[in-house]
Amino acid sequence: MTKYTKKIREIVEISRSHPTAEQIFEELKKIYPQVVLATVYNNLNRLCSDGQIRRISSEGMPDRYDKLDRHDHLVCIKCGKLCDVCLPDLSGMLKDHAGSDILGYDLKLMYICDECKKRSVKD
Amino acid sequence: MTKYTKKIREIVEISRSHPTAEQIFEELKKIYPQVVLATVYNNLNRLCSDGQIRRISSEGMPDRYDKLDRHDHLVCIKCGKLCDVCLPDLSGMLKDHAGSDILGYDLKLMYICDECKKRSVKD
DNA sequence: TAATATTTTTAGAATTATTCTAATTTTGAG
DNA sequence: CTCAAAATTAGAATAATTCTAAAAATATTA
Repeated sequence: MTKYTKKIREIVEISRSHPTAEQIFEELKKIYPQVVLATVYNNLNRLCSDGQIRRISSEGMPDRYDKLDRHDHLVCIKCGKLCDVCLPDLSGMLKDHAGSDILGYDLKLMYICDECKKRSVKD
Repeated sequence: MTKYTKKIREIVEISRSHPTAEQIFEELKKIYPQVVLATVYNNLNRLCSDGQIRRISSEGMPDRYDKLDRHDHLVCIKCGKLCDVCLPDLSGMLKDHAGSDILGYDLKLMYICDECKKRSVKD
């Protein structure tokens, strides 16, 4: 594991904000100013396929990266904002219904975030 | 609702295959050969924000479009293939846990499809 | 029906996110 | 230290989608 890989993992682990590749790149540049965006993508892809981090893709925006620990997401249908939410683990239930070869799941709950609620009142 | 809008909705409704914008475009061209891809995107965006169809985005591939009726998806983690799966409606349960302002949810179950299973045995 | 306003479509350029390529550098094993 | 393998770099390439401005179609109103 190279210094870049290590630091990128760290950034993803520590961040509560589901950063995009671009944001991780900005963060990484603070420490290694010569680093290049392709390196970030390379590492993110590697970390994802090694199962060390998790990729969250939501419509209309660049992919985001997240730590592995099991949790779900709230997605604002207006602005796309993403928050963590902790719901009970559904794996057992899902395996009962869909078969035991389910490897995991990705659950997004749609809502309208406070800012967007306020904004829509004004309009 | 224009002829394009109507036909695009129809294609999405009828198709069991979660078509991409490109695939919808190909289909539409069979009937209206002069139509342009941007029109398809315009209409898909409009239909989505009117809540008439549903957009499914999964990582590494173009967005797909789907009918509205409640169902969930199986996603092959190797090749990205998408299938429908019918699981019980979790809305009630999710609202209990996350609050009543949940507007809906999107649930993807990860698995490895038969072709990919076969392929990985060969390798 | 004619005139006007609104919406949709078109063509193609532009943008954005991401991947690819090939050369170079770094790392790790022996 | 030496060599092979893996990672990084720079920048071009690609793919998906959006944007822009003009033209066409559709709806509204006089």
